Amino acid sequence: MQTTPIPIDLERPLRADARRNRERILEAARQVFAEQGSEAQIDDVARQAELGVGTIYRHFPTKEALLAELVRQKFRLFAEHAREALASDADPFEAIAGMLRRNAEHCAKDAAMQHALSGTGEQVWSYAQAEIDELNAVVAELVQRAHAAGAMRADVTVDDMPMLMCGVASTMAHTAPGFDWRRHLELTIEMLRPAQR
Amino acid sequence: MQTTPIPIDLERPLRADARRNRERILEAARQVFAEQGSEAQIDDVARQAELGVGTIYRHFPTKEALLAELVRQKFRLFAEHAREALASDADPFEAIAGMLRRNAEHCAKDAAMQHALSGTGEQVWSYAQAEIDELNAVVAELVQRAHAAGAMRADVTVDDMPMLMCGVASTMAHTAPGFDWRRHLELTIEMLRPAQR
Amino acid sequence: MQTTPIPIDLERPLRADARRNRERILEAARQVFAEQGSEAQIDDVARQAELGVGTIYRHFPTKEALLAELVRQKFRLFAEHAREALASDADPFEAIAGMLRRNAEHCAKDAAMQHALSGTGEQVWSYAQAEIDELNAVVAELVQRAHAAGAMRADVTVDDMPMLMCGVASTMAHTAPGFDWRRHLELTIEMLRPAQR
Amino acid sequence: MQTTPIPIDLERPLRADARRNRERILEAARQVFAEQGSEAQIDDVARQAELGVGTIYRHFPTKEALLAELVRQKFRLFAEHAREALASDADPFEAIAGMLRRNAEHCAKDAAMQHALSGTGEQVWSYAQAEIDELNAVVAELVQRAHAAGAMRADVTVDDMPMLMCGVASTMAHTAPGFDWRRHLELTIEMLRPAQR
DNA sequence: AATGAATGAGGTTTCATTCAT
DNA sequence: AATGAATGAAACCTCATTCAT
Repeated sequence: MQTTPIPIDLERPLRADARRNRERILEAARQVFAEQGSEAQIDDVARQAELGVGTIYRHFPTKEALLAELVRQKFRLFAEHAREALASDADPFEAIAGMLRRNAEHCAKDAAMQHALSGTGEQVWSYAQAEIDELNAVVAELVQRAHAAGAMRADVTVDDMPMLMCGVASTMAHTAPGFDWRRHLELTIEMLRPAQR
Repeated sequence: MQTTPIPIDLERPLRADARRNRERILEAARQVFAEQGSEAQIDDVARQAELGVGTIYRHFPTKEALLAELVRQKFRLFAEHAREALASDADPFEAIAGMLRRNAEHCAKDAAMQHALSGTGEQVWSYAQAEIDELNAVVAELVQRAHAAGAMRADVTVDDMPMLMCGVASTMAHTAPGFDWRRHLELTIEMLRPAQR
Repeated sequence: MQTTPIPIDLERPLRADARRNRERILEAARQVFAEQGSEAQIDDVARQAELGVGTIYRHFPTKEALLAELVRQKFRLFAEHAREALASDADPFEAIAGMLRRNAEHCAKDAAMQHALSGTGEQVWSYAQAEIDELNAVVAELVQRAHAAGAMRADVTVDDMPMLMCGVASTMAHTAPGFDWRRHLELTIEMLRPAQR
Repeated sequence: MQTTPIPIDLERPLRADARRNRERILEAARQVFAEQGSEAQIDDVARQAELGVGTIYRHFPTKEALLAELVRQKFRLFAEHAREALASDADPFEAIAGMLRRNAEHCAKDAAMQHALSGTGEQVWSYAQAEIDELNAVVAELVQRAHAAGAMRADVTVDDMPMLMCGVASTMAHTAPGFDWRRHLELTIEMLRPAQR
């Protein structure tokens, strides 16, 4: 069942062309923000989408809101992956690790969206609250299952996961020497393993 | 022994009043950036320092350079802490953990400087390269000592440290629910422990 | 037949209001620069045009570019005058003299545009290269005709004309006592007459 | 007999070191303005002179005044040349032509001082009024002599000379193709020849 | 007298957002 | 509904001039 998205726009059905434009905008935004970081200009997004700025503002009241929608979609996808992990019959720990890897891989493609995430994106998060809750709910089950199987460090909770993953994302945003997000992720996963007797 | 700072300004001795103003500027910058993030305006820094904008530009050719100096000082301090850790006779692992805690604590006071770090601060880093190298050199010794004592995960290297700590710093920059940098730090320290037999 | 303007702006058709504003900007710029010299501020131009600064920057990427367009228009007009002189059936020398007087008269109305011309306007000229070439082409015909008729000093060439006229323009820009551009112009015209046998 | 310079500074005798500094400043100003045009900064002049800005302001109340003094010196030199022309026993017309060539040659070395002259230098002129008067007085004699000998166009007056020469100077300031101040000067000298019967 | 640090009004330009077409 | 021109509040930075040392 679809959660009610909270802010931007009552999910009333859009006319076909409007829906198409909305997609174009989001796709363009993904590209442009990925290339130029979250400081890219709305005009650039418009140009990429081959639409007028006005059209963007019809769909998203604010640049912030556009960014937020991108984040929301990301979380929706993450929740999807989490659900698949829950459905799979893999080892409980590996289910989690696999999901984290898939999600991180997705983030990495969108590196500059990470700029938005792993930094100033303050309020952007609250826009996506519903999706985050949804994601957390599923992850909670995954964690619980792993704990029950003794397959995960006992003192780690669901709430730690977003924080840890944002840390990994922040590594993606850096180009400093020695920064390698895959390594950061693997170290993180190792840490999640149960402390041996 | 003082490290030779590399870039911005040949460390020619400044007139007494100039030196005092330089300090005021840095202090004001710390405050203002901490409050408003790295997007605060130079004018605000000037107002806070009770100096004209021109004075700031005399000391730092660019907003970027001002930020960079702040970062540089931070790294200098970190190196100091690392040296103290090396000098202490604590358990090799605890020496490292303690140093990380001290450094993190310092970062946290300067949260918005983290905005600079845990994000777009691209080139700011290169300004501080000398200090970073200095820091790394000391940390390398700490790590080596811990490895020798079998007190640290064998495959962790010095190069991992900045990456991991930036992750922690990114948590400081977030206000999302469940984000707690101290917890993030402790989990990160766990990552460094030797893999149990 | 209209010459193809080269630089600033692909002559794509502008929306009616945009075209109107473009005109307002140019008109305002003419006035303001005439009053205050080429150091007048863009803000003043905007105020005079009753438009926002941003609008000016949409039409002209730079103050320099705005100045340049003014110059370009001037040269276009000069070429027009030259063409009319060529078409007229006046005495070949008088055709030239008349054209010079018309052009000078026009410059004089725009005295501070002369500041731009008779001075630092370095690169502004290159923006208007196409128009200048056009002008020179027509003047070349006028000069050739006059030479053929023995009505003009033999060693004067087309290339001398801009230089001489800029000299006259520089007189317009001065307010020193004894400076009278009309007199400067007439002396110049006299000099162009054929050296008598 | 030395004319009393009017404005800047009562020509009270300066202490030896002060006089030396004054010279250094003027020399530095000549160089710097020649290189960078009259928009060079006072700080650059100071650096070139190896003096503090404050010292410059002790000698010249204003950037404008510094420029003005340079102009004044130039006119003093021109008057010198004019006096030499008067003293020479050359043909009356050639005496004038020769003087103009010498003066122009001097201007050309100081091209960017021409920016000051052949343009916005408005009030700079009045600072040098005394020297200009001095120059004009001598040139008046030269002209009178040439007129008496029928060697110069009858309707040309002393007052025309600065105007015409400024025109030539404006050519020096331009880099446009076809602009050649020596040619401009020769054509200008032609303007002065008596109208042929 | 000399110094050079400080000043701060003002200059150009950018860009999120509004609004006439 | 779509367009893109217009807006104008900032933002950053410069530089002639003043003034404490």
